[in-house]
Amino acid sequence: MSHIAGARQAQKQRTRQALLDAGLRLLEHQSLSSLGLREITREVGVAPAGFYRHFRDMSDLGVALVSESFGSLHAMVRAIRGEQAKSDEVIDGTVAVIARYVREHRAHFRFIARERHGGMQQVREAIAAELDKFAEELASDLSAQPESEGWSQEDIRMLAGLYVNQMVLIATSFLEASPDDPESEERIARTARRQLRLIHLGRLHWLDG
Amino acid sequence: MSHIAGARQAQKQRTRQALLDAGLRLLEHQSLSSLGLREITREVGVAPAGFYRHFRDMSDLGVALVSESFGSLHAMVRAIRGEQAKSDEVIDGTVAVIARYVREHRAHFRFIARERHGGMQQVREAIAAELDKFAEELASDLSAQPESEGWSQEDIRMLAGLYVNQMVLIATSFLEASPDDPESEERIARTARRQLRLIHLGRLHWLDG
DNA sequence: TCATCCAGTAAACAGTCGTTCGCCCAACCG
DNA sequence: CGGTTGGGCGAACGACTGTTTACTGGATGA
Repeated sequence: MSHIAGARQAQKQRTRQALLDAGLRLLEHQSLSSLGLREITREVGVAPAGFYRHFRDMSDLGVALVSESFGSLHAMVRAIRGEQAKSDEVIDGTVAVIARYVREHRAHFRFIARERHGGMQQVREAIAAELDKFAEELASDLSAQPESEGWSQEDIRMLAGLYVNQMVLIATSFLEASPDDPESEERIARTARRQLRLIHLGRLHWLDG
Repeated sequence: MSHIAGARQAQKQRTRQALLDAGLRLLEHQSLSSLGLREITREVGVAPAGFYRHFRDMSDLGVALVSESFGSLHAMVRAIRGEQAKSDEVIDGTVAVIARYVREHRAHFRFIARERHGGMQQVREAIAAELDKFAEELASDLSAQPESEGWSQEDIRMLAGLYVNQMVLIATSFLEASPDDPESEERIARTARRQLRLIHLGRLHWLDG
């Protein structure tokens, strides 16, 4: 196996992680395509040439950050799935979980929001692929619910996409709220709950006509 | 008046516009924060120092591009308002208008999508302000419709925000479709129409419970 | 007509950048 | 133990960056 770290590979992974952490930290106020290789190595305290021992270039590091970020996000999804109840409670719980995870993984979410439509193609594609996988998982969850009886696969996929986009949107709204203003956060949560409820109502009446 | 161009000011505005156009062209494959001042002046055929006769710095040019872009967008909104009919026709028309405007103003929409959460604060704020103004106008439109009877101002504003976000999302989806693939474009339009219809259904049943 | 203005210029400034090249030396394996 | 591996280093490379300076010359207005 390759992951049973000898003291050798362990140190390598430690500096690799340090590079990722420094990158994420520096990305708080700029975007990936304007972030310099030297900027990162300087922050870590490593010679510029050392960077190449871990990443081919900056977009390579960007793709690695995408994986890391979606680790957090999948943990969030599992937390949402965990709380099973009916409609209103699920919605309230969902918004609360999003708020909590954004608070605890601010840098990761900001990175995803910023680079989702950002300047580096490889990173954009990596994010799109992860979001797509996410929507697919959600779709299979949704199709198991009684509300989805009589729905076509395509419509379920459409609804899953709507939910995923909405959740990303809610998360980025929380990001834009001032970090230490619980009032603005509550205002955003209030709007987010209503929007999710409206979508839920639409779902319940999809097959009416 | 300042806008009755003498041959003097006319030429100034022409190179200013040339700088904006070159900027927008170069932003097709990168983001604003990685775009260099010299890159733009080189493209236009102007000395680097000349840039400062028109913009304080790159974020200043970015804000100007935001205004220019939302000129296109407001034209689009007027086109949507123009076509009045009921529910399904409105939705089909809306999606068609978005598709057309994205096709005709690709660079502007890509710029907005990319910089909405991008690296430069001033530009982000300018975009947020424009989108907010947009949502406010839409809210006042919505409140004049019979479907909004009995709705609180806050809920109407919530719905308007949902629509605006959805329209931006639809536009960026079109952007990501290959430019000359009418089939993928139709697939996206199909999904977009259903998502808007589901939201519309939710709207109709908002006051049920 | 003549003095004034000002968009655009050329040159130089002090930096920064990504990338390549040997080299070193501690961890590793037989 | 001795030979090999490979992460990290320091230095140098050419190219590029944003910004300031003093200037030119055509449009401008009295």
